Amino acid sequence: MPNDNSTPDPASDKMLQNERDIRARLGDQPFDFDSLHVISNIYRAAAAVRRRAEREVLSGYGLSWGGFTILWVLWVWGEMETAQLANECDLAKGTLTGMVSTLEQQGLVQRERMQTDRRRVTVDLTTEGLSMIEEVFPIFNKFESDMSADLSTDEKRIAAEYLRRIITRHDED
Amino acid sequence: MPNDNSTPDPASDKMLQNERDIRARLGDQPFDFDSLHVISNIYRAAAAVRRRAEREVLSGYGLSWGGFTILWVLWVWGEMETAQLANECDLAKGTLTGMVSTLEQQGLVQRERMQTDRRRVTVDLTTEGLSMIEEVFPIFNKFESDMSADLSTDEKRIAAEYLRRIITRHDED
DNA sequence: TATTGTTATACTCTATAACTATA
DNA sequence: TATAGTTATAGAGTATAACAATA
Repeated sequence: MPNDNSTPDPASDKMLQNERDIRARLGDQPFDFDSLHVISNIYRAAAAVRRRAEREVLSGYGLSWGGFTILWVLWVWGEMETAQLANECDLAKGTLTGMVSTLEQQGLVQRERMQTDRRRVTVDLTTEGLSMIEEVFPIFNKFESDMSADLSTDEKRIAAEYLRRIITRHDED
Repeated sequence: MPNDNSTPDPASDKMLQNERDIRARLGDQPFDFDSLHVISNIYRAAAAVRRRAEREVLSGYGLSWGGFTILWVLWVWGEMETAQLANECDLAKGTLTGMVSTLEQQGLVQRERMQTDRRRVTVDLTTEGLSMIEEVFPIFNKFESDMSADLSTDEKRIAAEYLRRIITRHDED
């Protein structure tokens, strides 16, 4: 879908200089600038979130982003098989093996081979892992509140819904 | 800000199973679920975007995500000093050095030492680099349209604006 | 033979710090 | 001395493919 030049952008007065520059440079070409801006802002926002989270929250607990995600997923969904855990954490299967090993050495999770099918392995929080996520998550959640503090509750819900459509679209392909 | 339980979530019927599970497991605790969902959906959407872009668009041209970003920035803003380019591409300064060297070997960009201050280096597209970005960007932009095809033009603009507030918040801190 | 988790390799990217050459 | 870019190191993460054990 090419850019809809007939409709003025209601947010143009707040548009980042960045976005104005792009229109100034390429606005005469038939690109889809609305899609461009939403996709690139998703990426920039995610990079900012992760960078700040690692620096301000996770590094103090010796956790990587992925390590934190694993603890969080096990906390919410409970004991889980490796393949399912990798999928839920959005991590490659080889990456997960290494990160679970690290968390295991830190005493935060434990592996267990399944009796019904001894190829499979389940991962679960240890008591220490439970304490860790119970301590870290409230701080992480405050950080999430802070990052999104310039949005109202309704705006957060709308943003979450729009993003969900992009995520879901990806999942369908 | 704790979760506002008094306001029903209008999108709850479309809520991803993921998000329902979180509320089912932790909904009795005073967490800020609206912030949680918007932040985690930003991250998931960004991961999906990057993964699909690398697989479906960039790998066919031998470009990494960062390499593509450098070409794009130089295309829009023109010749640029290294420090400014790193900032604009959201890349660490050491990372940029290596990636510019790779692009230089591919013949897509060229470095030039400034006469006024011989410590500084500018980077610019070569003729081949210009051809490359002119060929790849339209395809990348179609990919962006596809990723966001489940949003209307107005919804894309709203989403871009909300994300801008999160990015800007980050920049202010 | 197919599948699960693991391991290995090569690559992208980050953060930090040391280094060089200029200024 | 300070600054700009480079280089080096350690780590997080990806993709791909090979591998062992089990089914």
